[in-house]
Amino acid sequence: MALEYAILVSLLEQPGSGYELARRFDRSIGRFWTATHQQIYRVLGRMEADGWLAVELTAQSARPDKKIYSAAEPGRAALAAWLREPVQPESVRHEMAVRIRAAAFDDPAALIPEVERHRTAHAELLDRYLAGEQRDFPDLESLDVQQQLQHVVLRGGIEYERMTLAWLDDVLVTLHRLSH
Amino acid sequence: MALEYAILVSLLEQPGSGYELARRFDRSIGRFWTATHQQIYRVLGRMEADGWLAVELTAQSARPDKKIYSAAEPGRAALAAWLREPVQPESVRHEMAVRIRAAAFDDPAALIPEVERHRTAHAELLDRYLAGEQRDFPDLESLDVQQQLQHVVLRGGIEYERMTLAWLDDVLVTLHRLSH
DNA sequence: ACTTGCTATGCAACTCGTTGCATAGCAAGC
DNA sequence: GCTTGCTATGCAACGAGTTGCATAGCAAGT
Repeated sequence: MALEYAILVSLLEQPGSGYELARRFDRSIGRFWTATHQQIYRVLGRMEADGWLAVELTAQSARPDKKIYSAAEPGRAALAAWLREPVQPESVRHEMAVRIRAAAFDDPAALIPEVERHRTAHAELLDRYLAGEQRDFPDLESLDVQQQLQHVVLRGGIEYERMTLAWLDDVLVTLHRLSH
Repeated sequence: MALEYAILVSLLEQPGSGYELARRFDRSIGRFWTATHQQIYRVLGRMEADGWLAVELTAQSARPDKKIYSAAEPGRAALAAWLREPVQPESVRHEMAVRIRAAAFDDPAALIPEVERHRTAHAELLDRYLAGEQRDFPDLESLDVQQQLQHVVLRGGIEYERMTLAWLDDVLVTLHRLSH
């Protein structure tokens, strides 16, 4: 399971509460790892019990206490050990690919609106990546180690979106051709 | 859940037993949807109970009976209905991206062997895709609807692997630079 | 002779992940 | 005044997916 490690990375980059982590997983981290707030709270509890995290309670007027988590030494050690483990092959789940093959047994044209909506979503994501790159990495000559690694991951996201957009155009051409 | 629909597509393309389906999910279908034989048997049982599948029992000497499944009309109708549902945003899990950002808090050079192994695996997958394309689609001018849709999905897989290889090269250059 | 591997299905136990709901006050818009 | 939305955490129930094991004979390699 890699959610623990995704959380550790996020807390090493910047300590925060469960709620803040959940928002990060909806934004930057969510680009390569998604999780609901439920899962995050549960895993945070387990990691705290295992001594991977340090917690600082912040009392707030008229609100539940805010628990600010940060990575403790055993957590950092666990992360270093994980980095040396072999990467297991990703388990692929490409719903759009299943739908395209499914279209052969229905009307291929019926799929076009969904593919177009999908394309729009990916185009918007690419725009957000490019805007984020401008904002977070304005001067590529003066990046520290952490930023350089963040940037190479972001470049991967950008190339993935470009590739996906080109493929979805290919899919749309194919579907239109089949609808004569 | 899309495993039902991935199974339906596979059975519409070619009826088969649970065991055969499991092997297909390790090969061609596995390129965009993975599942263990356990999950396949369980979901097949549910689909059969729901009347989505037709079953033909084949007695075999000295082996358990082979159950040959094929898609029944209610299954086909369910697939058509699913095709018209909105695609929900994919839940992304890119372990390598988490590892790369994690490397900032450890030794970036320690990650290089794993990235190289990962790169080799993707290069082999690309080779298999290209060989499969030659084998299954030798004459691109004479493909029926089903083959054209299978081919556009395969083209997506090929482009994904090419993009991934280029990105992993970028990652390796970055990691080597950080290890001076 | 012995092990390994393939065909073929399935149970049991577990972990991972999602969905629905609950609390609770504050701020902003209508 | 009323709804909507945000901050902040969490329980309970469910569904998805994995891991380990079991059966059982046949074929092929060592």
